[in-house]
Amino acid sequence: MASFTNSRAGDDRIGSLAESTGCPVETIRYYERVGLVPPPLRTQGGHRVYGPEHRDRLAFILRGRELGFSLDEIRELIGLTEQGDRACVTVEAIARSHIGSIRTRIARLTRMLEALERLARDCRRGRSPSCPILETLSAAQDGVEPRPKRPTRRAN
Amino acid sequence: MASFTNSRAGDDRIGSLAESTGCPVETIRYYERVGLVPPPLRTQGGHRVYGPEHRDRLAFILRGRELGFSLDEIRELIGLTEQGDRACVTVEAIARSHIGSIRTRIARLTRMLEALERLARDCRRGRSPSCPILETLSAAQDGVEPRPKRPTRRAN
DNA sequence: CCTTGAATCTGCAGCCACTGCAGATTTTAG
DNA sequence: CTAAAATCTGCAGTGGCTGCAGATTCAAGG
Repeated sequence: MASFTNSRAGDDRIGSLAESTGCPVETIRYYERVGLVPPPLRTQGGHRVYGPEHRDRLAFILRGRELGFSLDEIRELIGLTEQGDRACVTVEAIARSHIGSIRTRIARLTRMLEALERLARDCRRGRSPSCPILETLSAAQDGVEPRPKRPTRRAN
Repeated sequence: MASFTNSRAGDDRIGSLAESTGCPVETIRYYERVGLVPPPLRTQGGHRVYGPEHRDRLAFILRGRELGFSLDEIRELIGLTEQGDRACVTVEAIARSHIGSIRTRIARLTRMLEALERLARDCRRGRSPSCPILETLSAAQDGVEPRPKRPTRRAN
């Protein structure tokens, strides 16, 4: 039940903000530390008191995370919201580049998945004399093709 | 050209091992530090000298990583190879659980991708008065459903 | 033999996005 | 007023590397 307190209505302690947004308390504090959520007011004892603006900001961050944006990308998006809305082009650029990286990750995972499923199927059939998975991992094939000077790094 | 040295043939310094396997030098040392690659012999000056057994072990690890196994899983798989091959069932269990987690990750990424593509499409069409991506992120929907006591954590 | 430059050594800090803990303090319910 | 719950700060740890500084060693050329 909403009881009356001496704070304004809609103000939250960190616990209730956490509960209602689904974001852990520690993470909220972390977002404040890294400058994504502005520092809220405090009680005399030092407890944080959040207003609607904080709640909105946190929600923004969480939705961004759900879409897979990094905290840096989210920071950038926040910046754009704050400086007028003609930045749609920039936003789209960020989104498109993010889409690209998601596609890459999916492709990579799909390759892994296919390889593993093949191996697991062979396991099940018992076609191999010993374990085909270990065989594959131990197989003395030629090494991977040598790495280029600038090592190609890929996100897993 | 293979020139003769006073080391046994097939022995490698860390640099040539790195080049031929495609695994960065620092990563090889890291694998040694965490106990995945056994400590090699050393020259009098302290430089590492690798034999074929190290090369094989490293290759095993790299193939495992290509299949997306964690270093802990790889450690476990190494343990299994070392204690006879009747462990195929265990191997399959590890692989299957890994397959599950890959499927989950793909599903999650696919959801993100679809949502983002929809938004980016709207951007392009210019259907919205302001930027639909920022709109979505800022939208004052109801909060996420409250988190359960034991917070559901998901790998991104 | 000596010099030079490349390779390697150790140790430690940083990356991302949190997560968890200890120990102190504040708030709230009864 | 007390006891329990919530919150505070600060710091360390996660995984899997990656990068740097500064010292040392190695291999080739003169």
